Amino acid sequence: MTWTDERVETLKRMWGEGQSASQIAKELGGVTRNAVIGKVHRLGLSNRNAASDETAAPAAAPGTAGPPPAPEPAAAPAPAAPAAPEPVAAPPRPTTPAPAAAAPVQPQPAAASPAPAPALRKTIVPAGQPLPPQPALNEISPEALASVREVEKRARRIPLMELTERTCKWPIGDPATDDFWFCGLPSQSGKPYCEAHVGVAFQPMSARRDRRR
DNA sequence: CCCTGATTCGC
DNA sequence: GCGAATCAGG
Repeated sequence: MTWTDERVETLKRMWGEGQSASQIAKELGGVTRNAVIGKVHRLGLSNRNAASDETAAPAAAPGTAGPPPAPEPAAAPAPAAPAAPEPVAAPPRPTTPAPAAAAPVQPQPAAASPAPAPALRKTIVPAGQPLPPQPALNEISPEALASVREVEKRARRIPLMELTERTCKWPIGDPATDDFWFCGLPSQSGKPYCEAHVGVAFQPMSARRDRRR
């Protein structure tokens, strides 16, 4: 495989988006993460920050120096879930033995309808009991819920067939429509979900009870 | 063990 | 320039 302009462009874009070298390699195909990393370095992109021009960097003279460069919020807010200080330590048995591998259409908190739907919102709600019982909103801690919604924006949005042993299998969207995919972020080793989703999927019974009232 | 990026160095 | 092997770390 060769680094065509197109492939390099994809590399730059994805690297800029904070995608990992392995994910980029997988996307490009035909290359390993090592190749991607090597290319990244040769391109001088190692610095995921150093956005636009490097000329505007220091400049400021001793006295005239304005306020320190505020940390850019957009870019990569770092992995850690800001709203989950105490990730419910040892999950004392999920309220329901997580569906695991297959196609867990179990949880799905308040999936769709977060932001102004893309106009073309499909409202196909088949008859019968389309959605399995799901935890009531008030049974999910506000922190965890906020965290999950935040994560969903960053989710890889992978289809069922791309789920692996270690990708988060948290379903997002309505299974009855095309507006459905899986989180896909790296899952916690041994668990079916990523950190944020583990936070809402596995909760101590006591916590649930307390919140439910 | 899974993963991450960084570096080296023969090709 | 390329990228496998390796290193260092989470």
